[in-house]
Amino acid sequence: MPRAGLSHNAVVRLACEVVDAGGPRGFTDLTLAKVAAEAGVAPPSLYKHVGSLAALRREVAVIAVRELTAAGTAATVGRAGADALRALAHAWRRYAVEHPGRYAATQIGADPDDPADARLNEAGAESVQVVAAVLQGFGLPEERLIDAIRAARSSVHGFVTLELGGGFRMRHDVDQSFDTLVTMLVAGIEALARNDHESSPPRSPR
Amino acid sequence: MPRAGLSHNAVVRLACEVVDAGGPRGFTDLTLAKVAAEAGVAPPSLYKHVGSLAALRREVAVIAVRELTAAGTAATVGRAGADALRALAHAWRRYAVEHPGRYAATQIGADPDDPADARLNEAGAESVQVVAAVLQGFGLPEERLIDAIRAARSSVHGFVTLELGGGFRMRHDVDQSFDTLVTMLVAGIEALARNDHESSPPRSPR
DNA sequence: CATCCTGGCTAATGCGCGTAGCTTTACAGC
DNA sequence: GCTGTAAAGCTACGCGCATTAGCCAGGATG
Repeated sequence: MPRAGLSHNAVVRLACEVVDAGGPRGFTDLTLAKVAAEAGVAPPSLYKHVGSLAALRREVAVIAVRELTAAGTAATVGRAGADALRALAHAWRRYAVEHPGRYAATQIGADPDDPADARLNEAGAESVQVVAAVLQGFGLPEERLIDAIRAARSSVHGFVTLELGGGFRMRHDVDQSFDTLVTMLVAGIEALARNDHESSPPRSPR
Repeated sequence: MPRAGLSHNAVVRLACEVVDAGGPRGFTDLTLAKVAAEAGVAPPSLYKHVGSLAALRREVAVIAVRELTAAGTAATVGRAGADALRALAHAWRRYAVEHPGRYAATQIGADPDDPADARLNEAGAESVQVVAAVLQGFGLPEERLIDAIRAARSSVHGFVTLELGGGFRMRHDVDQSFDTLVTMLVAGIEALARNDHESSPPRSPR
């Protein structure tokens, strides 16, 4: 009986491959049976390396979120302001398009209070931190920063989700649509920074 | 042996209730067993009224998409331009927040070529048509209209998806963030209508 | 009254997760 | 080199769910 020589990390790596191979549905369709088949091992054997399917999913999610964060930071080093935001948005989408399954993994909802989700929560916070850092450069008032972060995440995430889900049916260049979205986003955040500097204390909405 | 008096529509209605009862995960967690329990019937009996779980899901999705469309049209009657877009966005989000499970159902990807998805495809097209109709009022150039539609859908869909998925952790008013997003969206589309006769937006680097 | 369709049922299959408990491998220590 | 032990595999099993097959009641229709 030859040993497969598995390990915790090896199993997680295989799971990532299975997820990648499954396209946008890859994460939802992730199954211990598939990972076991990939590893050339019987399904129960995986429990020697991983607590459960849910735990494995979490691991994959953590990896995916970290990769997404890394892609974002890599794309924004040495850039600032609109330039950085544009690069971040494109890097984000690029990752999602190249790894649809893993991107889907990042959509998993983590319970802020569940210790099992601690690493995932932390990874998520770091990911948002990248967006926050880029938006810092726009000189937004403190309380608008969060609105801006949410707007940026929403726009890009929504676009990518719809794109991957086949939501864009029209015969029209998707890249161009994304460019337009990013342009709108940048303009919107710049406007937010302008409009809100002046009427900051009294809060008079023009 | 008393009869339950089921019918195709009755089963679908029950499925909708199950989905509603399950919160944001309601659609994913939809199961024939639950519907059968709700109907007071053994699971296999459902097959007399419904082809499969997948088919039932599709039915629920069609209903959800149509309801979303109806909410959008109802909110925009008698309005135009920015006013209409704002109302549409808020109606969209309201539906999602009030029916998280059904909204999740609308995210299902329909195969444009699969005849089984025909009604779902049609419903989706009608839904997009509402957005298109509202954006017509902005006087955008023809080829920018699709970009604008995609941007609007992306922003709002992304926001509610993150909101429902617990993606907004900061202690900051979510309603206000959404207002800000909508304001940015409206401004962005107005800007698109104004300065977009001159040139296309710059292509993204890389 | 006989018939037949309809809508329920039970039984059984297949698949996936997860548990229990056995076996063998690889390595540490002697 | 020998042996003991923990780790890493296995098979067998139980559970829940979808789905198929085939049985049965019961009410409408002739």
